[in-house]
Amino acid sequence: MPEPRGDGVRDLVVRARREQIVEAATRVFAEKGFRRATTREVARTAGISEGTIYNYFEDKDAILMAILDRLNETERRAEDFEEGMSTDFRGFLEEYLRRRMSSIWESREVFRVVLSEMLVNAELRERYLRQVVEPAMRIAEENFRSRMEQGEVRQTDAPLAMRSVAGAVLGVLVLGLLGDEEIGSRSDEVPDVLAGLLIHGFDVTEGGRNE
Amino acid sequence: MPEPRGDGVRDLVVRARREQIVEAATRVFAEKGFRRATTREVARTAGISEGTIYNYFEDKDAILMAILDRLNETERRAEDFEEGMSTDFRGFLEEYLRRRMSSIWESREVFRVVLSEMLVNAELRERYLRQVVEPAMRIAEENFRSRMEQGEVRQTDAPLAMRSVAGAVLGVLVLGLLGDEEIGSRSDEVPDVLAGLLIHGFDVTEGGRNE
Amino acid sequence: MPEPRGDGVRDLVVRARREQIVEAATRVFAEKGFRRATTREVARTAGISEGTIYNYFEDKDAILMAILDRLNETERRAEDFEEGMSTDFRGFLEEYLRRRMSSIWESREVFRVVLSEMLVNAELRERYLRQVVEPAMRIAEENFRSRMEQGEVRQTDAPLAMRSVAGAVLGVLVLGLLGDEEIGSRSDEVPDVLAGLLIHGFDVTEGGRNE
Amino acid sequence: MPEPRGDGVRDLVVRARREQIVEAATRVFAEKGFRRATTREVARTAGISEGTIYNYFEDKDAILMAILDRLNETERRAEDFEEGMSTDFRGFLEEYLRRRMSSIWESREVFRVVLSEMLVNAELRERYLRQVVEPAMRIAEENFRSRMEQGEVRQTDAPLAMRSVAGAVLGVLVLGLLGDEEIGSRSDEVPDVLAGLLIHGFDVTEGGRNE
DNA sequence: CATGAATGAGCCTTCATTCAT
DNA sequence: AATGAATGAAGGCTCATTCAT
Repeated sequence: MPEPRGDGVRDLVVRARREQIVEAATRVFAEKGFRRATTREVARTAGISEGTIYNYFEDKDAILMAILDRLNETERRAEDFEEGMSTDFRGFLEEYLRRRMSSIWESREVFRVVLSEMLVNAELRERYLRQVVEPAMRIAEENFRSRMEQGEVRQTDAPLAMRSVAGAVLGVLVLGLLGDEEIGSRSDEVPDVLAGLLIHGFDVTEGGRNE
Repeated sequence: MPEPRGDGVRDLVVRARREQIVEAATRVFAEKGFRRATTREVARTAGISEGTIYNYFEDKDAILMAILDRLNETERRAEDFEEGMSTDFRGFLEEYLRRRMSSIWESREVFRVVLSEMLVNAELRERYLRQVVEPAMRIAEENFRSRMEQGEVRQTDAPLAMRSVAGAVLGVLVLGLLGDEEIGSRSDEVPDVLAGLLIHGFDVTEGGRNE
Repeated sequence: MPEPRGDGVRDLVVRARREQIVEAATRVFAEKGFRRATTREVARTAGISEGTIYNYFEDKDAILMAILDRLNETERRAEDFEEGMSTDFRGFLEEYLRRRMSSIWESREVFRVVLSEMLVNAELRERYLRQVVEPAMRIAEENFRSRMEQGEVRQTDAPLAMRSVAGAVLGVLVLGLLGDEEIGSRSDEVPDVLAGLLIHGFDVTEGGRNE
Repeated sequence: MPEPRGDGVRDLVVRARREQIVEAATRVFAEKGFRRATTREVARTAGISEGTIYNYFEDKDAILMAILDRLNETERRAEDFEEGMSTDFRGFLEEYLRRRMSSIWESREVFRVVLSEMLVNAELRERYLRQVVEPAMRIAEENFRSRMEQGEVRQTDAPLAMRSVAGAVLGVLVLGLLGDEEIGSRSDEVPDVLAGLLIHGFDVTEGGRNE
């Protein structure tokens, strides 16, 4: 449904330019951190001039927001997958951990910057919380509660259990970002070990014999 | 023959001043982030002049390091507890999670600053990794391996399992720092839920019947 | 095919700006001394903003180096003259002193700044020594030695004699810079008096009769 | 004639303290240059506290003035010697150059700082000019004029000739301060070469045969 | 008088942002 | 719409000077 007047084309160009800037900013921020990175270097990396950035973004912070939004899209898309997934909890969890962790790990350097900034920037934090964390938690809780009712999983405090899982994912990744070599070098094994732990726990029980 | 102004007194004064500055810096850094925060505001918050800061710290980075060291002390003190602990794994884990999480949660604002900066500052990261993470991991692995040998816990990949636990602790706290209200308002319940999860897992097994 | 804004034009603009800054810096440094002078005042004197300075110079030191280089150019240009000069020693010396002294005296304020800082800044000193003093001395010695061999001048210690001449030139100029009014008001007569002295000395001899 | 009340003693103590500070400042300034040197280091070198300096000197500049005055005293005392000296001009000049140059060369590091600062500090410059240069020039001119009248030296422009001699002395020393190795390593030979040059000049004349 | 911790003005430098071209 | 030179508000840090002890 192409609009009359070249607005459609313009929009496309604008979106492309924004993408180009966000792309460059992502690289630069990842390497230097948000505060240490300069708009000059973002411009140089994007192959444009400094002034041009300000034709597409209000200010430097807005670029970071755009990066966050882009990250959010990725994450939301990932979640879409999960919904239509195997009804077997164990398979579901394994798949979820694998997808989610590898997805974040791949863009870990962006994640590093965004997380770092989020921790000390209330606006960014709020945005992430409302756009990503809370919706994801709601869906997860709902999903989990129905499984509890069906006796598929043990009875627990659903909200905190969900936080525990999300936290475990997040935390292991953060450990990796902090330089833990074990995680860094064996990142593809991590989801399965974590899944095993979350399914069976540490306890010596008969539940473990099938593993 | 006590000195007219014993070095002891001076030392005390110096330590008090440093503490005062670290205290103020923690507050300011937590609110604005390390790089956004200004020495001027740290000084104002501490109720001293900007120049005075530099009588007690080499530079702004050194204040951050002092904050990190303070955190390390807290963490090391927490670790002392672990050593002489119950030989029962479940009790041990519960106790460990409770102590560790509440300890960090209490100084969560310091933790927020340090983590934020660590993610993006290689030197700080290295320091934390070598001084805190790695020693803790080594002790934990050793402890855990001996329990595995004694059949007290399930056989798993010890290094990654330890990272999973540490990650879960870390990640839940980070979620809290990001503003998750569930964790924020029920922080004292979190360790037990997490412990339960790590002991028994989600699975419906006979292992769960004793719970 | 001339470029839309040829690099040539840009280069010209850049050179003009640098010149403008060096010009202003010379004035300010001469009045206050290098370290007492502020970049703020240099900027104000140049009629630009402080930040602009740093678009053209690495730092404050680089401005001083540019001033030194400018002086060197002046001096090197002066040396060019010497080469194709009269073979008669007396004429040569007179011409040399006249040119050299008036050349330095004209840019005496630059010289004031550079000398002042050089006395106290080893790096600058080294640079000047290697780039200006030593090459000049070598040429002068060589020239002088061949004249000695040809019996054109008295036998003396060539290296120290050259230093004496160079020193005399330098010293008289420094006296002028220190405010000596005689030198200040009769600067054009100085070279000839000095030349006469260096040719004939103070002694009452027959050598003086041809004067 | 000791005064009643301990004022005499006090004066002595005060003078000693001032001397102690000037001594230390001389060392520190010589090493770092006036602006680069800090009062803290002067105090430490003098073995006193920073505050004490301000009981004896108005400010940092005043210390430099005191150094200059001390240098002037030395120079004036040296000049006293000259007056009652051999009436033979050649001997007089040789003696003068030797004394004057070695005297300055010995305290060359102070001289370096004072000269450096004088070049860009009008007050200091004025002081030196009035207290040292001008009186010395007047005496020298007078002395020289009478010798000219007696036919002992060639007729020349007395004021500029005196400036030439003073300049030669000053300039050779400055060349040495700038790092010229020839002067640095043969500083004791310099006065005689310079004297020879000033007496006989470069010309090949019979005047040179007696040398 | 001596001390030295505290001060705060002011320095050099950076960098996000603007705007004339 | 693109440019990039110019801007100027801060920022971290230094250091001469003061003053309570």
